[in-house]
Amino acid sequence: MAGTVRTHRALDVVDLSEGTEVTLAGWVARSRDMGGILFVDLRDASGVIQVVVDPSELPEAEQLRMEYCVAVTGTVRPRPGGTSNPDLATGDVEVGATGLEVLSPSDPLPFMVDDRHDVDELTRLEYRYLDFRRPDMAARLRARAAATNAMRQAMASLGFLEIETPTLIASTPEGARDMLVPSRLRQGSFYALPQSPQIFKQLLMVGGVERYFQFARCYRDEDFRSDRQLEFTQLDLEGAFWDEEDVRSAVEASIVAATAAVRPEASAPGFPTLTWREAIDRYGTDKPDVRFDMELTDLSEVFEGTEFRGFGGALAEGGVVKGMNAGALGLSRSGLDGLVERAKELGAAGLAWAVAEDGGSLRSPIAKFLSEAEVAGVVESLSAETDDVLLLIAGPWRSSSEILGQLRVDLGKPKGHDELAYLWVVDFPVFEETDDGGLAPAHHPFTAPHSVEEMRTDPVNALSRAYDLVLNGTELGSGSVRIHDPAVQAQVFETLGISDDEAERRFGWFLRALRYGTPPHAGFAVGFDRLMAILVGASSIRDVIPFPKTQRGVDPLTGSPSRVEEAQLEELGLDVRPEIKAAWEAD
RNA sequence: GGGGGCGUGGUGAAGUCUGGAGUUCACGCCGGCCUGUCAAGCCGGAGGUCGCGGGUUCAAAUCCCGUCGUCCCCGCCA
Repeated sequence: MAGTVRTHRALDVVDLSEGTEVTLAGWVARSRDMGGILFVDLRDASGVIQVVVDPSELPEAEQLRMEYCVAVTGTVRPRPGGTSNPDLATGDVEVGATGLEVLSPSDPLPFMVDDRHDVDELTRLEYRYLDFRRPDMAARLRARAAATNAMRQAMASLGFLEIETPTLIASTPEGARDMLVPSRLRQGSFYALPQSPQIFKQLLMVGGVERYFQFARCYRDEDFRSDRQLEFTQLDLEGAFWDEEDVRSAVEASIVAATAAVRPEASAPGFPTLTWREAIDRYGTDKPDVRFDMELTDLSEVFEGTEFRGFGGALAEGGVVKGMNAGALGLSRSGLDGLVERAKELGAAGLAWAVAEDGGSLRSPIAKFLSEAEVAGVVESLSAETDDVLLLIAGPWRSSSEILGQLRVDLGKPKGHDELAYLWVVDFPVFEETDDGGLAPAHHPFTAPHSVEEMRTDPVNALSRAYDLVLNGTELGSGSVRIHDPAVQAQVFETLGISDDEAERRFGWFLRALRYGTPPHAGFAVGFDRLMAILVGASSIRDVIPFPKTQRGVDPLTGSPSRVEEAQLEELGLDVRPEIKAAWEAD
């Protein structure tokens, strides 16, 4: 790493023999002026080394301030007895300075460049370049690069070709809102930024690539969350002549590589599999956090023929009674009622709580409605021990399970990310029920169903060959076996309610491509930012995205998005609506 | 679109509930002292439109209304 400006990096000094002349360059992390001797902690990308200055020889050292960028010439020497610093990788050595050059001074800092002080995130983003100098963020940048590398190597060693796809593409109305880019050469027309490279990677399969991958930047113009940004990165992959099992093993290889690169101390992860139905049934979500148990139990049999109308009514309508043992939470009456409120917020008609007492009885607002056998059945089914809080809900299978599942996460989710629990969820339904009771496709229309026939005759129960990867309760990515037969694709469009005309107009070119000997193919996309956030223990993907945006879509550092010159708009054949301009004037 | 938290010298926090002088703590900044520190220490100093606007009040960082910013959640994310 030697260069013309410096001969060594800070960390290299450890391996040099006493008396070696070095020139180092970096930033002043700290300087401690003792009067007759002055210590400078010099930081570069490799680490920190202590430089010792005699101010009578180098008086300019007294002018050094935090984060000045400096070059130091000096001699390597062991630290005098008793002055080693075990907290520093270079703590046994130091550099006695013979020369000092300020390469660039620093203004007083807007915040401390260390991990000891919490700093408001907006300020960090405004000065992101200083944020990168903090050890946490520097480590996250390195971790991200290490993971990218590891995954790239894993894919390459499996014979995948890294191929780029365009970022200026045609808009499609499905899915998320598109980010649009106006065309100058064809005024009034717009490119869209890709929500994923989906169609292009399928075209690569038609093109005989057989194994494709890419770190793809994707864009979805929807509201922000701690795990969602307008632009984000996916490890996107697709292969031909393979199926779901092969896809999963390739994804696992890349995930194992990334995990090993970022979390070398973690044991190699396993990848258990649940069907979608099992996941909802046992965990009340299609992205279960399996780091903890607290599974849901079906109590419908216990309440068969119950006198309690709250439960009996639900069962009579084909619903279920489900329960969960939340353990000894030690909640007060108002705390327990708070859970009921929370359940109602989540859309439950009601929630019953019960606290197990000595002798197998239950303390609960509904206890008086339950028979002895029902109480015993609940206690037994939920393995309730004294003081355990039991939550019971009755209603349709899916929504009841999901409400309990949300409470399960509220009450049981472990803090921190030390444990890594990966999980496949397979056999998603083709359709999801909408609020008004209709059916809407759960995936993009190129996803292969297990059976087109079933899609037609029993759409509610039809399963698709789609699968998700879950980590610690976060959806890391999804994939599917694609449709490669144009006839099947046409049938699926029809079943999804896309007419022949519409399909031809919007996807005609794609359907044509499928008619030229398309191989069976399948693929996946890993949400790389989410993976990194969990691997490094960050609570938001903003901490692993170098230059993220705030919830309002603003970059506080550069000020994007920004207004543009009238002339730029004219070239594009655009104008800003008068009421928007009027609002600008009012500013 | 909806619900909630937060906004106080450059930074982070306390003060707000229960109105009474811009008060306090830590870091940073400026000046001074100091030859083995490493979150150095000691002494002194500067630095504020309590996000913004309006209202209530003798009096507002504090109460009320609005607004902006930020974060979390619901909706949204095929």
